[in-house]
Amino acid sequence: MNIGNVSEQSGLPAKTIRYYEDIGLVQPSRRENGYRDFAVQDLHKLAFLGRARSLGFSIDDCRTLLSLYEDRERSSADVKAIAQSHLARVDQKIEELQALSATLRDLVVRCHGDDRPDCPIMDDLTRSDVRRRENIPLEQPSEHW
Amino acid sequence: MNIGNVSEQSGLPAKTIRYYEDIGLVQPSRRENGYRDFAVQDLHKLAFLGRARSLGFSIDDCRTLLSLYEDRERSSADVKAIAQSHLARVDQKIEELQALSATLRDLVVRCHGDDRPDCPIMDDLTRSDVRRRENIPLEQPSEHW
DNA sequence: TCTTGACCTTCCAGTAGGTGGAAGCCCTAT
DNA sequence: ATAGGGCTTCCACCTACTGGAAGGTCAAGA
Repeated sequence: MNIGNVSEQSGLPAKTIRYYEDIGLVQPSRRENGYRDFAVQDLHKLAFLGRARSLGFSIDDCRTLLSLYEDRERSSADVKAIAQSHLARVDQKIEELQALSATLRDLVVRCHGDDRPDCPIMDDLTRSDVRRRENIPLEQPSEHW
Repeated sequence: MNIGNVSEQSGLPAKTIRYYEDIGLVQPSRRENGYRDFAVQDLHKLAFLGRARSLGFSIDDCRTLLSLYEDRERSSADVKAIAQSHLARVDQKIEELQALSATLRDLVVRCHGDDRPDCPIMDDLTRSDVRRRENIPLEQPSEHW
């Protein structure tokens, strides 16, 4: 099966599939002309990866999940542990963002938003004390997770 | 003022401050020995940046906010617009993560997590239909935002 | 048979926002 | 004189891809 076909059937862009081969998640064989030749198992793996990624599992999680996927002797506890820890991270992130949202909403509501320069948002960003900052998570919201 | 001093007072790592100079957010002068020499205004700017970043504003937003910060004729409407659009993105992200959390929680709850291999989480990831996938956001949760 | 166009290949660079580390000045204290 | 800490630049790395260039391959149509 050519990459275009696999891409269509798995829903993953061809670029992504090549990238997954690069990082060792799939190992398609090659034809004489150099084209990748995907087996049905590869297609299944890629579809699995697509679903795991869409659930927000990291590539590293996916690597482990994939090995569990292929392990008929696996214990469901191993799978559950990964999902649970991922869920915890997601919930943590939600909490952080909710705190952020509350702060932002408060600032936005208090800003009249007209032609005058005085602005509670700016006041907050300019303020040198730490009152507001105690309510927000310590980590940078822009971090990778 | 040397970078170590500014770092301590602004709470930003020296590396980050150099990076911010790199991308043009601050322009400290240089001493004869090549050391950066920060003015008090630079310190204020960096502290401002630190607070804006901790509220999750993008560097691009920060650039605009910084110019508004320095503009005594600014209209608060401009500031409010940026904050509002950021808030909308945060709230959007929260919704996505909440949908994700619900799905994950459901899977985790249904997985007994013992030594046996049968596992609803794996079943879900392996399933080729699209029932579950209709409930999750279209974008990849791993995207930068 | 030639050409066109779709499909495939590799490789390099860029995304956001930094962080880690190496190699090498500079400055001060002992 | 030397040890140390602070400063400098530069390059690589992180996540998970994505875009694009340059070029090989293949099947269909003129």
